[in-house]
Amino acid sequence: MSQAIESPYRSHTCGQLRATDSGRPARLAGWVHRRRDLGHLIFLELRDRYGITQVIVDATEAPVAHAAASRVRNEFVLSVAGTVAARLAGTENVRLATGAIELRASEVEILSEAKTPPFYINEPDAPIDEALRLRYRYLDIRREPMQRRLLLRSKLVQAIRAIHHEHGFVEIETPNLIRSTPEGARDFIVPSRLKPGTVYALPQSPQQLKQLLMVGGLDRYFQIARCFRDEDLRGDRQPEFTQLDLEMSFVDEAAVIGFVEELAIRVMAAVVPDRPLLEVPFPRLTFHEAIERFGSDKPDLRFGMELIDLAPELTDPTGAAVSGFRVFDQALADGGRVQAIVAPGMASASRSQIDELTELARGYGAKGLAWLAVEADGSIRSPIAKFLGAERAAAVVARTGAKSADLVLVVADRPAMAADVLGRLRSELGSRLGLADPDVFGYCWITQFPMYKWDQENRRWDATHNPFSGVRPEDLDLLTTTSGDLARRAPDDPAGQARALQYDLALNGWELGGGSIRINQRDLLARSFALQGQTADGMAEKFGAVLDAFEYGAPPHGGIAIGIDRWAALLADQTNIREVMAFPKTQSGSDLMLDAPSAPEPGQYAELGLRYVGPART
RNA sequence: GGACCCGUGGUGUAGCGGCCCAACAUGCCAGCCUGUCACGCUGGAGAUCGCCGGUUCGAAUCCGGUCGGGUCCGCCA
Repeated sequence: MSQAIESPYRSHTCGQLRATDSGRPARLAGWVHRRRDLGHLIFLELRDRYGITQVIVDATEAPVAHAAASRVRNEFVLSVAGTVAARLAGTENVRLATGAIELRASEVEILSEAKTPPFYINEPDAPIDEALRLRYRYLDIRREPMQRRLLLRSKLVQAIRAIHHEHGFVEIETPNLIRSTPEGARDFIVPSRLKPGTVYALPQSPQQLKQLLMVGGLDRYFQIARCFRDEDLRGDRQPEFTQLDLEMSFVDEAAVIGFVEELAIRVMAAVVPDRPLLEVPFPRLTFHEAIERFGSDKPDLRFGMELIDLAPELTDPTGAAVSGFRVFDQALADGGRVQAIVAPGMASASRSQIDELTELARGYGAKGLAWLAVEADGSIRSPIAKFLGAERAAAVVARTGAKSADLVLVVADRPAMAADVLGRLRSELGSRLGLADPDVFGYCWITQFPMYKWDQENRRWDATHNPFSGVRPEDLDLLTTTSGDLARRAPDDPAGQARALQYDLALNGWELGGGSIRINQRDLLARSFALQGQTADGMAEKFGAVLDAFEYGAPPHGGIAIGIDRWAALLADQTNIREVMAFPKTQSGSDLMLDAPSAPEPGQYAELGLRYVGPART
């Protein structure tokens, strides 16, 4: 415990007493971790979040206390008074921090009885059905692993706050009842009682509000902000989650990246001081480079297995595809790519194992998966060798750098698909083969994202990140269409080449966060919005406040948002953010403890002017 | 919206057509025990196998549906 707070129930915590305290009176409070009843002698292990201390209750020394201790069961809450005593020689417990002493009880007070819990609280490694843990989350939280993770998260947030305040950031809360904002995800909606027929939306992020704070002159803002998105859930996605949201004025991309990198490094030192960082300063990859080398915009840099372009071995000097394997030649002729990764040691994979990889690749959108296995004697086994010919097959393998016992996996497809499929395979195989050092944290920055991606259906350029993202100064001239008319957009417009002042922070293959330098000039914003197919009226409706604000002196500004849940999960070596959230929801969005969501009370609909017309509720 | 996996005493698992009104471990209850530390010993209670329907002489076991949980794809920054 840091600063002692006076308590009638305890003088010390259960993790505090040491041999040097021997002979002193003490009173402890906590839960009964375990009880060992030897008849006239009862041992109780008393637990609180600070540790465990053994209490000894002797029938001859303290008959009343002994009678009480006889009634005690696991998870009863006690306050025990007694004398700290060094344990008898040979009976010390080296596995407990307090194992050199025990509390010889003079008084055992039962503060609260407890039913037998639905799962083991005193065995941290016992497997428990997650639904059960969620239903009794308060008991799950009583378990050591959850306490450790929630403490880690608390430390993380504490370090983040301290570093921001040190740098003069202003911590500001933005509202949760706002107007629907046109971001990618579906909004959660809250009906308004005072204005029937209208709704608030819960924020997907405080994006517009923080930009308005910059116009408000606050200069450096941050918030540990709750965000809401009504989309399907995953292990790393909850309907409500927490972001570190920050924004700065009068900064460029380097300034934001520089600050956040310092933040991350210092957070690591504060929260996981013994864990190594892969590389400092964090590597910076352009989006193009990340896709080219790793097939991902959030690559795990802890292992290699980079994508290899096979085109040089499959084409003649004029660039014509001549591999002899129709699938490859066709892909190349159509402007696609043939790329490979090398799975080390997987040449001995069985046919069914390779079939399984093929299914995986198909699931990611590939048409198929070609492979070449390098046998122990260096010979090549491959279903496509007969098309390529021995010489070309050998050249392909040589280009990949595959050694004996390695398996070369090849995907031929349009460029984005080939990279994506191989990137996912790389990630999957990296984890199956245990290629990444689990102890290491590998941060990296991804920069120079494309400003837009083409939306064929609506014939417009959608912002890849955020409609306010700025363009790199050298690409300013590209914010146009081939026709010159921003209303007549086409997939080969120069706009498709424009790169944004946008940056993502990735950690061990997870996207931790992303941000950008925003456009603060109205004319440029209007231009970007026009490319995004937004009409003047539509702009005013969706972004009215920000557009108005920009008429009154908007400083250049930019920022970032970082997923706190993901960050905490990674630091706690978890792949599931539920493990670092006190009260998470299931994949179907229900809270098993509170039994939410639930049908409204009768009258609530009427008050809101609503009527339920959906299918019958179960 | 889709694919796959799981659902058996309180808990974790086994059983996968009749030998099962279901086994093991642990927990629980009772008794005994003065140095235990996952205390030990003795005895006991506890599940109609998520739910509904079907196939069969016979279903925990096979089939269909449904509910709940998870992983993934779509979706989502």
